[in-house]
Amino acid sequence: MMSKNDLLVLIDGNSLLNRAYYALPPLVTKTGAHTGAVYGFCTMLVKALTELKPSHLIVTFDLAAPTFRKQLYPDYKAQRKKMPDELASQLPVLKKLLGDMKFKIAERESFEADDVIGTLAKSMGMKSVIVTGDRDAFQLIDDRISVWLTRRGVTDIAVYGEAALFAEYGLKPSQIVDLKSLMGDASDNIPGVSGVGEKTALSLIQKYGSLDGVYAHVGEIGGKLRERLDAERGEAYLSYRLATIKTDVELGDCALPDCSANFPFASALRERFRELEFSSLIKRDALFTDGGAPEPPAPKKETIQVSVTMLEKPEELRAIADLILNLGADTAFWFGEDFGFAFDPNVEYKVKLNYDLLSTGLDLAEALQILRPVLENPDIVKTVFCLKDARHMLAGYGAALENGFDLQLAQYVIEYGVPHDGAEALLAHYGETPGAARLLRLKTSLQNSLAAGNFGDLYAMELKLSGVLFDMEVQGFQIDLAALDDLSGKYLSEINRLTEKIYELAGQRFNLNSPKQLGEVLFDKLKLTAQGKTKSGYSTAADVLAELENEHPVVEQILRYRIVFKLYSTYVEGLKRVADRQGVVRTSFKQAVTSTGRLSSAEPNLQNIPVRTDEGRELRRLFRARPGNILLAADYSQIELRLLAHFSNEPRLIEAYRHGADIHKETAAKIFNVKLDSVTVEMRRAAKAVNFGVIYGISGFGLAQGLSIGRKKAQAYIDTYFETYPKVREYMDANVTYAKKHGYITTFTGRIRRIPELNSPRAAVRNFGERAAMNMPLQGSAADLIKIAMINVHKAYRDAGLQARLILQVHDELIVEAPEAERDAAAEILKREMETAALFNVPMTADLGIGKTWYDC
DNA sequence: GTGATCACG
DNA sequence: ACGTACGTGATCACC
Repeated sequence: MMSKNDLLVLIDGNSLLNRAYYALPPLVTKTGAHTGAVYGFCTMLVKALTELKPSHLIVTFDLAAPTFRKQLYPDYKAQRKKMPDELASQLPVLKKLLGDMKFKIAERESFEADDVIGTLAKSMGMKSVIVTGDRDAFQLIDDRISVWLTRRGVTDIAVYGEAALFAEYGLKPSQIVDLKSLMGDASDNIPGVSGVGEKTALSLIQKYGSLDGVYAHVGEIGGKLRERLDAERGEAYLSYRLATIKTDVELGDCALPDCSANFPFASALRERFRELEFSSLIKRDALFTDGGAPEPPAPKKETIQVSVTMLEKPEELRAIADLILNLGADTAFWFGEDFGFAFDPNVEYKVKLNYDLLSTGLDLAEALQILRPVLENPDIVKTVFCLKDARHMLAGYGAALENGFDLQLAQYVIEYGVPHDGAEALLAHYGETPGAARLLRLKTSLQNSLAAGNFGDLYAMELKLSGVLFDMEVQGFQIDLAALDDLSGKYLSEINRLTEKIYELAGQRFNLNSPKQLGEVLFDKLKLTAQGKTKSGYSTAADVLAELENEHPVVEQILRYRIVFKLYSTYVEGLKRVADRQGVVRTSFKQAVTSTGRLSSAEPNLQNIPVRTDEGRELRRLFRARPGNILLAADYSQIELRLLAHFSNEPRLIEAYRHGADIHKETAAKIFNVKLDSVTVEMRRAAKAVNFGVIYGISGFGLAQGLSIGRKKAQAYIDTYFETYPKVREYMDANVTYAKKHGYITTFTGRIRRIPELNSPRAAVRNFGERAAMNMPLQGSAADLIKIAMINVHKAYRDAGLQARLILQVHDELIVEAPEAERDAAAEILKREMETAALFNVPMTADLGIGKTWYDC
């Protein structure tokens, strides 16, 4: 009879050993034996044992004999390289060690570890977790079976169940095979259909449900894609067979009683670890049955019992929702692998969702409808990992979320650098297992940290901003799709022309996008003067090539090719991919990514649209106000230099800004020791570079690089600069001293960045830490200032009853879309709120532009 | 997945 | 002596 807590863990031995080998530096014992992969494997094994507490565990391996897939398709895994000797030598060591641990090893001639795992998972009838680094295993997921996928390193894992899989790919587990049959798999040499990658395959399977579905509707597909699908139908169906994991392998010798997870380990295992020099594992007494030296009776952490209740019927869910409403209790919501929630730290509710309409359980839409009174009640705190994402998800089901607590943001203001890409990763950082009850506990602990570090106000600011960013993302930015298509054709024909010309000039055809091949052509074949810079060979960066323009006519063409190709691939084609049918692009603002407090923008990144060259800037004509509207763009003038003036209290800088002087010109006059009206354009340019350099934590080398001048000369500029503005040097030194003493540095809102690099034994790393300590208060305070301005602009527009809306932030610039009639009111508010977001010793001037397109602004 | 390159502030 | 400007994200080639 199986008890409720029985859990089978199935480990893909080859996959994990491989991951461990490449993730870790090559560890070698005193006797010269390589052990890195085995050590990494053990770390992952122990993690699975301690976190999942399985009752049973089986490790599977591939056997060398040819598999049935090889018979089906002789090229299968043909391109895979032989295992390196340092890794191959560790396989028998690992198998012996697993034997000593008394774990069952399952392997079967002519099948791969995947097939053995698939058969075991499906046939044992137990709740199972598959631990692997291979996404193929996703096809095995069902309501009993989940997958632990190792990501980078040996401790970073992601948990996938049906819900998480659906959330990431929009696919059911069985559709993973259909996906692979089209996109193929380079590492296994599964052919797929040529020209079809993940994106195309996903959209096809999402649309037609399966490979059969795609071919049933192949008539609806046009163009090149259709041709390839027709031509390679055989390959697709072959790929389907190759990618399908077997679940009916004959495994006579795998009775459950032989497969117990014998953990903690027998104390005798210490001796084996000692031979392998796994000292950090030996020290972990909890891993061994004897508990090591006299066990301190009180474990550091209380063991938490969380009972999990599955809700399968609408009535059940409704009853709990009512209970929450009556209690008015804080509640944590989990939108990950499962959909669950908790309002008691020891009790977790999971909602069983049906994804294929045939299985039992609730529809997500139905479940959210039942929970709406809770989600939208402003008196009940809802803890989630990322409020903005949760609100986007809920909005798709017509639900809102009021009064949220955002764990990601709380963690971010407390300490940058903790995993921020999901609730699982955050919990794992604190040694916790996934689940909504743990989120509830985490909230309490983060609230304590917020109070302890005085981060409450900063957190409140980020939380408000999260709401502003949500609205900005919903609003989106209109782009002109027709004009985008015109540009696409224009760039493409120039690319083709340049490609032919370059082949002709170089005397051979090669891949122009490959720095490696380009380097070989330029420096080996054409014998141009190499500057042999990068790890992987010659540098072909633009500044290097620019020096060679006189050596060969091909160089000029290549530089031109790079510019056009970048515009074409990243901007024109990139934007086409992410725009919706109406031509609206919605960036995703990342609020917990940067070390300084800045935002970042992704999918698409709208913070790096070209502006520095005339040709690139043309792209901004495509970004336009919707009909009847105009765009307003306001950017802070030299915000970081003004903050430097304020923080350093340097009288000359403060005076200059208060009188509206040209700061670069002033600096030039001082550095070059000339009168103000004798400053040339070239002198001003150099002074501007010095001013920027100061913000970055200047060095003679860096400035020399930026200005293309000698190091001596650059250093002289810097020396004169600091003589002229002595308080700037004092301020920079004070920042470094403060950061060394406290381990962190702050902005004016109390945002901190820890700088552990300052304690590094390596000078290069320490120097980096010093530059970061000098730069962060400036870059970070600028980020804080514009965040406050965004919140205030957003509120001021609503209070004034305007329809004007923020749509974009580019670090020191805000873009607003407003009805034409609101032009003056919206502009006045924008400029005023930016300039008065906080008070400093110098004015924070913002310059305003207005137009139909971003370019016109 | 990582490195090279290049777009932005 | 040693390696350098600060902070990001997208695309491509290649392992």
